[in-house]
Amino acid sequence: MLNLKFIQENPELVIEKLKKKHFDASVIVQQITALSAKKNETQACADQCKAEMNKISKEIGLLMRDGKTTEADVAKNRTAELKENIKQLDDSFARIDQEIFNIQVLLPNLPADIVPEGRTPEDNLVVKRLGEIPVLSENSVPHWELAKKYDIIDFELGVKITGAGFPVYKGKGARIQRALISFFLDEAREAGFLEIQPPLMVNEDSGFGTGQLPDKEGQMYHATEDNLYLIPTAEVPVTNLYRDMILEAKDLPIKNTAYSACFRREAGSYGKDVRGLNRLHQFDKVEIVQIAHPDHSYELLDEMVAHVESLVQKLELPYRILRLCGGDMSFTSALTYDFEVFSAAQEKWLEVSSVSNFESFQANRLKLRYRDEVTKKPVVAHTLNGSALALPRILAALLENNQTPEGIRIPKVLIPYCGFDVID
RNA sequence: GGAGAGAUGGGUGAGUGGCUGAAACCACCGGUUUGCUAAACCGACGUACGGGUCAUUCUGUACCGGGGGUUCGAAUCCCCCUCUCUCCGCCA
Repeated sequence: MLNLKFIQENPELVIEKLKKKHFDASVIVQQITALSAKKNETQACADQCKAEMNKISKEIGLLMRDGKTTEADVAKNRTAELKENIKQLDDSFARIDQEIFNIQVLLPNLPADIVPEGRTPEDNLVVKRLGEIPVLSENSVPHWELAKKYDIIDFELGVKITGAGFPVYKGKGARIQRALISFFLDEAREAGFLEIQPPLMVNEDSGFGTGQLPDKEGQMYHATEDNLYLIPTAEVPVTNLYRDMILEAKDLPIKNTAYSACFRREAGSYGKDVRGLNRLHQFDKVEIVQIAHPDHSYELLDEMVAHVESLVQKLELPYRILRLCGGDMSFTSALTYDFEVFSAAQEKWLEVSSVSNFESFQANRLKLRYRDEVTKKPVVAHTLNGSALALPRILAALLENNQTPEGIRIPKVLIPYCGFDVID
């Protein structure tokens, strides 16, 4: 959510910057400006009435104490009209406030200046591409066939016990999952992130704080009986740890990492893009989250990108880093880098990580602030997060790219975690 | 699932209708003292929104879990909701 004062003071800037996201903000900004003026006016009137009311009430108290009941009664009569005014002003204030909020949350975050122009994924800027794309033998196959061949992932069994998109990992398949999680967490810890093990379900307030609610309600599984939501990413519980907080400037940046299962309803997707591990309702991910001082958030974003890059490098996967264009960015992000690894058997790039700076967009909702060391005033912090990494597509690429007639080779860095060096 | 208790500022915790935005203590911050640390003493110490000087300041309003009500006036009384804790039951 953009800051209201900022919109009021910089209406043209907001409209101009959102053009890059192909969002026409002119009407909303105009409405907000008009409503805000009305809101301030209403508040000024209401406050004045209330001040008068408070004054009279105090006088009545004094009169009553002195036993001057008749004078007190006279004073009481004066309050009736005031009371009615206050009620009306408060009502219209609340109504305007709600109206502003309702349209304020429709505005996406402003893209950073270096965000490329563009509409579609094709317009994303490839900022780096590294690693050899392996040349596979004639009879190489996509990962869902490998999964079956070596009996390490059973999609049908998942369908039986739960439904499509809930795979069952077996034997070395289960062990490599566990290995990847441990590897990612260890790497994050060594990079300075504090490991968190968060709840997998969150309440409504948390869903609101990170922006899943109220709009994207359909993307989360909802346990209606208890009104709890299954988390779509560890970002939700971890970022919400700091909701409604005023942190000390010296405690920034806060760096957290968490492994969690992630649950996504992702209704309406179909086709070969969702085959196998490409898109799931439940998957595993290690997330990294930072709460940052605004002056440093972009340096920290670069650090996070470097961290994710080191992971894909250690896994020996060919990868590329994209700076997302305005049209392909998420609603909440100011700058996003996507990581894609090349899946040799499917012959396409698979997104495995998305690293973003949200600036103060999330923190505004979360009421997440820090105390400025000079002014001693609370200032909204910046939040960042990234996948480091999401497992399924990494696993898909590992299986496909490392397949040989003798079996699937495990990257060196994972062998100590797996306890085996080949899947055969 | 059953029964009871509770929700106050960063923390502990007082406060049953008016001088309480809130005692006291602790923590944090500034200062004095001190060879340093500690101790002691003094002071400051919530957030949000609005108004004026728009730089330091000044000022109004709201907020004691959330919502509604009673009253001239509510942290305090009434109603509803949410959450937490304790005991019992069940259970990894």
